[in-house]
Order: sequence, then C-alpha cells, then structure tokens
Amino acid sequence: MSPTAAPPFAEALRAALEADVVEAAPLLLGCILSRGERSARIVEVEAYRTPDDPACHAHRGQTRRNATMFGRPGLAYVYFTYGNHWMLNVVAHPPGVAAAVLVRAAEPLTGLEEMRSLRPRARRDEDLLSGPGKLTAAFGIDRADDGCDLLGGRGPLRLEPGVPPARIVTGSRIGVTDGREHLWRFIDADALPWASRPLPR
DNA sequence: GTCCGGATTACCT
DNA sequence: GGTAATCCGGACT
Repeated sequence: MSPTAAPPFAEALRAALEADVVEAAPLLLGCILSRGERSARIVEVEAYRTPDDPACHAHRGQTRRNATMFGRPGLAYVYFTYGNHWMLNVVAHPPGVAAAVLVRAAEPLTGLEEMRSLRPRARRDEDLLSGPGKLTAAFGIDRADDGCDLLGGRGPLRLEPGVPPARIVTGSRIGVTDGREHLWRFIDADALPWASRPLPR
C-alpha cells in the first residue's frame, strides 16, 4: 500500500459526492466532524444543487460568495447569513457544477467543554450542535474555513468515518420556500434529540 | 447607491 | 408559537 494513497473512506465519499449530491447527502449521516479535541457525529443534513433547485445559492450562477460551491467535491463551503450565523456545507458534483450538503446538526462526542465555552447560551448538551448556526459556533467555523478540504486529512477541520444510521427520515428542507417539494432533508431517525427539530415536517 | 430578504437563533408571551 | 436581532449579498431603481 502506497504511503500517499488516500484513505478508502475519503476516496469513496468524495466519489459519491461527485456523482450525486442527493444520493451522497445521507452518506454523511453518522460521519464524524472533528477539529482538534472536538468531535461530533453528524445526524442531520440537507442537499442543494444546480441547475434544477431554486433554493440553491448558485441557482442564478456563480458569485464571489458561492464560488467555493463550484469547486472540488469534499471542500467546505462556508457562508454567512442572518447577520450572525455561519453555515457549513460539503461541496459536491464535479468542479464547475455547483452543489453542496448543508450540515445542520450533530451529536457532540468529545471536546464538549470547548464547545460549551463557545456556546455559553446552551443550557443542555442537546443545545450545543442542534442547528447549522449552533454547530459552526461550537466548532469555531467561519470564513477562514471556506474552501478547506474536509477529506484531505491535512486541515484542522475534518470529516472522518463513523457509525452509519440504522434508519433515516427524510423531509422538506428547513427555511426553504422554492423547492420544498424536494425531500432532501435527511435525519438519523434514532438521533432525533440531537437534530435541529424534534420531527421532520 | 438603496432596498429587501435570508439554508437562524434566542427570548418573549 | 410568535418575533426581534443583525448585517451581508444580490437585485434593482
């Protein structure tokens, strides 16, 4: 085995992301997001893509804000919204074609003290990562992380293999008006306490 | 240059 | 369950 060979997990996930964001999004459930001592198991994601999805940021073409979404599968697309919040996405589809998976919620595994210090308003551990803006706050994710490779095994922010869910619930994406007919929200059905909302609607 | 609304959160009733 | 906070990106006058 070559010492420079990429781990099978990363290669397989990157290939799945490149092939189809809707098929790949549920594969992110159960994966571990890690940064230093902090780690968490992803329990909720949403898929966005061009050209047939009006809810996708890149639906009207490339801009400076969404440029990372046109990059290589496995990159982090991080954007700012609502005046306060950063959102973490995993880029999908081949370079030049925009698609991404929004990471909406996770179950904290390690480094909870650091997460709590960055989320002082969270009263319970279930409040630490149960929303896309909460998750980025607890991991200290911001503009500086936009464009980093989550599957390269080199950067501080990484996606690693975990325990896949036994059951998955799908539903309409949260906060989306155009494109709500797409059931592209995916949740680990056995991890609902850690999700951004108790039940899909 | 100005205006509108947002892939949200947290607090209030 | 309803809504204020907060400010940037994209569209348009």
